[in-house]
Amino acid sequence: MVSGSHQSSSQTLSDGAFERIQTAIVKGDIAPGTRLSEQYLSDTFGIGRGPLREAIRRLEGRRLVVRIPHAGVRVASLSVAELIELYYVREALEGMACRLAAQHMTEEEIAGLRQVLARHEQHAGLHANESYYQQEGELDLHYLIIQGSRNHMLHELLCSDLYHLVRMYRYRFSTTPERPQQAFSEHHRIIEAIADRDGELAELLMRRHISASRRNIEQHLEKP
Amino acid sequence: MVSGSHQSSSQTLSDGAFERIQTAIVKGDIAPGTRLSEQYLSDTFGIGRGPLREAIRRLEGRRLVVRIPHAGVRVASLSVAELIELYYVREALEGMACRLAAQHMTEEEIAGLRQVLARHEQHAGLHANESYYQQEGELDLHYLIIQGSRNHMLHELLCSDLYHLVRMYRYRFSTTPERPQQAFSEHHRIIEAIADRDGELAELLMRRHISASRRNIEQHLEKP
DNA sequence: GTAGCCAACATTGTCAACAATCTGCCAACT
DNA sequence: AGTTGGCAGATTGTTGACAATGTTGGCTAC
Repeated sequence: MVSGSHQSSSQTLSDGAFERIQTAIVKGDIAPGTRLSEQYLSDTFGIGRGPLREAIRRLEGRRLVVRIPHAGVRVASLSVAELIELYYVREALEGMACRLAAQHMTEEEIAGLRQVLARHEQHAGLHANESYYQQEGELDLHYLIIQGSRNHMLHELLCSDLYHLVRMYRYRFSTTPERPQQAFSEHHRIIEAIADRDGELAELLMRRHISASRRNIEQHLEKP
Repeated sequence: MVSGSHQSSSQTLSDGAFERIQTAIVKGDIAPGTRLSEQYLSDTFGIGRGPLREAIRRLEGRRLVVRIPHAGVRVASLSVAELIELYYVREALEGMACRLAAQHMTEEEIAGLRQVLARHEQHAGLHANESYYQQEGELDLHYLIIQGSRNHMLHELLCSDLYHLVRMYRYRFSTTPERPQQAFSEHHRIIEAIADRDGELAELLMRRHISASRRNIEQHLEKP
């Protein structure tokens, strides 16, 4: 459980605990399904159970943890069916983000997109079969595009509410072939569409891209 | 979505308070921007401040209320810019829901869709200029389609996380012309596309429908 | 007359103790 | 032998009191 430097002094104890636990869940330091003990956490953070419970309630509202009354809370975990559902949601939302990004991104931001893709390509050349960098770069790229949409609600939904779910599954699919070549050319075409300010095409390509990822997962999940 | 009787005995006090406050916010009984006093609420519900604060923290996680440390919480409210953003999100999400609904809805469900539209048309004939029924029927129809998508995550996002925001703005736009004729034919065509199992067309039509609503709001907002 | 400060008040944040509920284990019964 | 009942132990739910922080009103000084 990485602690990190949280300026817990600036806000309330509850807020500090909320952020620490949230990042721990999102970064994968706490595995999905793990039970969270109030006593342990309050001792660890050195705060009373009151603020800690409030932090957990906030996480509950965010659906990062699931509570069973009188029996404790567990870190939320996705079933395979829910993962597939998530991909449909991402397809819709990121497609829209891509369309808006083509309208609103500055030339500098688009240059940044190209940089990430190039750096990403280098990495893949060096670490041929390591899908980790691939997926990190993947997230970076998507993140930049979402930011470029200039739509805070989209940003919140995707980056704060949904993406941690994707991350949660990262390690489980570290072995699945991530079809890097295809992904590269797909990313490349998406960026070009954005650079051409062709929102319609950018959306179409992004949706195809995510849809292909979904089908890839579905395939490698039915067989074994 | 019927409120129903709150069997506050079955769950914890905090859960009961959470549900009561949540429905009050969603149904509009508490106006956006209202400050929520812990003392008042705990007295009203007859529970201690502890459980009440936990309920509020859950609402905070759901973003239904906004907290300013040491200064209290207020019911969240949307700026006009955020309302517009919301319509882009709805366009993406409900478009996808419509596509999936065309694949998954049963013939009975589609018949139900047609029924709602017919009943809806009658109402509009009787109450010519009352937009209330219009919008209620609107929500019913959209709700059925979302349900027909068979995607729980979509359902959660739209019905639990996003739609209360739409409702919050309902009363403010009660005077705006809601272009009922257009909406009728749009709904009609959407339902026919679903009946034809043409997901692509159904998505396109739904997106146009929501996009038109957005532009309608944008227009009537810039002028006065 | 207005700006800035200070004190009293009200509200929120935190803690520690108490009550209610679940879990795991052992014994007794069918 | 397997299952059911109940008894510790631990964990969660709730409460009330106390501390810390905003807020409000009035006062003084410029």
